[in-house]
This record gives sequence, C-alpha cells and structure tokens, in this order.
Amino acid sequence: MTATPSTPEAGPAELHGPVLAWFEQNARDLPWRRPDAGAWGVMVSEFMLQQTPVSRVLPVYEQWLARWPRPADLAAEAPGEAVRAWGRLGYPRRALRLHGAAVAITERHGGDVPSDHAQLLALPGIGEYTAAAVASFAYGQRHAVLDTNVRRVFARSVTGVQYPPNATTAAERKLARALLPDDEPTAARWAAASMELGALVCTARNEDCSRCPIARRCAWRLAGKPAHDGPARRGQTYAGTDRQVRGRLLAVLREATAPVEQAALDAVWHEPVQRARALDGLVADGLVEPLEGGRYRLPEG
DNA sequence: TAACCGTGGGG
DNA sequence: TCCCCAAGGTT
Repeated sequence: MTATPSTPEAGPAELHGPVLAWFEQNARDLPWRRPDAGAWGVMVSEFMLQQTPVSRVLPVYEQWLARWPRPADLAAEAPGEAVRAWGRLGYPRRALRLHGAAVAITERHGGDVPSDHAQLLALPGIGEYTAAAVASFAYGQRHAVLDTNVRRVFARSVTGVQYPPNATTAAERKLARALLPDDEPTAARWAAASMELGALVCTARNEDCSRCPIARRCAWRLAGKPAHDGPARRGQTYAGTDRQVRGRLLAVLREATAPVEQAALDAVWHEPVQRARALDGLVADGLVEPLEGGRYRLPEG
C-alpha cells in the first residue's frame, strides 16, 4: 500500500440520505407494508417472498390473510390446508414451515409474532434474513437485513463488483452492520430502502443507473462496470429432476378433495424408480400423508 | 459447504 | 428456445 488515494467511495452517511429520499418517492405500495398488515402480515409475506417474485405472491397473500388473519387461525388448521392454499408459489415446504411457525407462536408466544430476534430465529422456516426482516419491518428494530437485493446493492456501490458471492460472507455482514444507521427508525427504513433499490433499480440484469440515487458514488459504475469474474453462479437445473416430479405429484394432491389413488399419481411420471423416490421424499418431508390401500392425501395431522 | 427444495416470467 | 432469476432455509 502506497499513499492512499482519496477515493470517491461513499461513506455510510453519504448513502443514507439519497437512498432514503429515493425510497420516500419510489416505494411500492405493497400490502404487507401498510400499517394494518401487522407483524403476522409481514411474516407471512416474508415466507412467501423467499425465492418467489412479488407479483406472484400478491394474490396468495391476500387470500391467506383473509382466511387466517392471526397465527392461531392458521395453527388451528390441518397443515395440508396450508399446503393447498400455498398453490403454485413453489417450494411448498415453506407452507408447512409457516404452519409450524404459527403453531409455535400460538403455543409459545401467546399467539403474537415475537419481536425478539432470537425467538424469531427459533421458529421453523425463519433464518438469518427473515428474522432480521420481521424484527425490522414489523417492529422497527435495528438489524442488518441482508437479502439478495441488498447484497447486490452493496456489492456494486461499495465493493465495486457486479455480483455478491454465492453465499453470504462474514465480510458482507460486517459491511451491512457498518452501513446501518445508528437510530432504530432510520435503520429500519434503510433496510427497506436499500432492498427496494435492489429490487427496482439495481437489478441483477439490466440495472438502470440513470434512476439510481447513488450512481455518482457507485464503485462498480465508477470502475466501468467490470463483468463478474468469479466462478459461474450455479444454475439451477429443473427439467427431469426429482423436484419436477415432486411438483407434479403435489399438484395432483392439491387439487384433489378426496384421497388420491396410487394410479393417479403414477400417471404424472413415466419412470417408476424416480417417481417412487419423489413420493417417498414428499412423505418424508411431511407434505404427503400415505393412507391404507395405496391412497394419499395432503397431511391432516 | 454445497446440494436440495418449485414455479413462472422476462430477456 | 433457452437461460437466468426471484425478499432463503435446511441439512
């Protein structure tokens, strides 16, 4: 290291103002952001938004909250009803976990979504991101909320690379904490604002720097937007995998009102070994309940 | 840690 | 068409 050049690199404080002001003007009016959403609404939205786009979540979210306005309402249902109501959002284990979280909230927390980060983290289906998101968005707490959007915004604007690492690193957590505004309400708005910037402007592909409030200080843009060099980000295969078979099997069970015969499930996939493996996996995951005589249904207990 | 877990839309 | 990506979590 020779003489440290003074870089145009933004300090935390220089990012907060522009991003918060931008959010003020550009935040989407999403139902889980309305005051009446409550912590349960925020939590439901976070489960649904794990790996699923907002546009597809919206209608299911509305139906879900209308049917189960409180955790205890969902907890009183069979888990299979949650799986059915989940529809085609994908990753149906999330529905099961959301149901399990509702049961735990009803049993352990008097029916109220806990505000404590550690207690949130202890619920099924809630990991590092979701715990921070619920604590921040629902309860206004100060947490580093590191989702794929925020990680990309930080990777570009601060670190100067196109994409963040494949898995969240300690360096990213440290950076996120360093960038967090000191006071609680501002930190909570910052979390939502930086996430929204990544979702609307600093997108994975076709980012629109002309609309970015921190473009002038963005390390990646100032460096000429160098292309991602690291290892190729693993693509997810789907066609021909167990996941596809599981999806087909579950779709049949979701749409059925009565237990389904083995033959109806056999019809969804030609290859018997893979088909059986997929069905066994669904049963092992608790997404499917086997009955006597080779019949199956969504779980009732 | 890396693989697994669905589904659909946009470029 | 095909590929990439989408507010992750769990094992």
